[in-house]
Amino acid sequence: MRRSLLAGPVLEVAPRLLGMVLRSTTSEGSVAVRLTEVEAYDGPTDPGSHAYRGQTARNAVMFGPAGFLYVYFTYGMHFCMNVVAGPKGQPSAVLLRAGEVIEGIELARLRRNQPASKKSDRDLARGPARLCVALGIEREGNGTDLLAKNSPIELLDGPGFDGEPATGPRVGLREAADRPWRFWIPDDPTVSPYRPHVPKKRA
DNA sequence: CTGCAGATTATCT
DNA sequence: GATAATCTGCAGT
Repeated sequence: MRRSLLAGPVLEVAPRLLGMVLRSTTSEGSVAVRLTEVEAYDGPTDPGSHAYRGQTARNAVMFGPAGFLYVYFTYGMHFCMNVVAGPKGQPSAVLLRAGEVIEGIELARLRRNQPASKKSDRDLARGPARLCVALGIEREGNGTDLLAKNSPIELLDGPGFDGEPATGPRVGLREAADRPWRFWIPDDPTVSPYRPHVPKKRA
């Protein structure tokens, strides 16, 4: 994977990531997934982006060069991860939403606390928070260079994906929910189900 | 399959 | 103080 492939406009970079491989290696072992679903976040112009209101401690990685990992914590219990795209200083990123585990499936099952079964294996990395759990990625992964030699989290040229990606609205956002910036591999069973934003009732 | 409630805390206003 | 780029379990179709 060349960094120049990630340094372009995020709406071009996002579909390009479909079929690429992300591998994470820890003391427990390695898990790799083939990416099947992503979403684009275009900082300066996108009210749905964490970078829309400027730089903060949390989103600082998005303001750096392409090819680094932006990990954030949300809903009080989940991690999600993005690949930083776009030219440096123009904050944009691609949320990695789902993948198919192609290596280290036993470790992924252990982390996700799921039994071995063809039915549940499909769910191992189906959704952004599940993807992070399967790969063992938490806040210390924030800022990792995915293209560095011997990086614990690496982005590799995978089988790729020929054909037209499916597109549609992003999942779970309140702001700018209408922009069709979610991309996925059509008919792939590991793609997550669509869920619209639901405001929380208060007591 | 769909829909809803509840969990739980870093982050921003 | 309110909210969130979510997940799980449970009930119903």
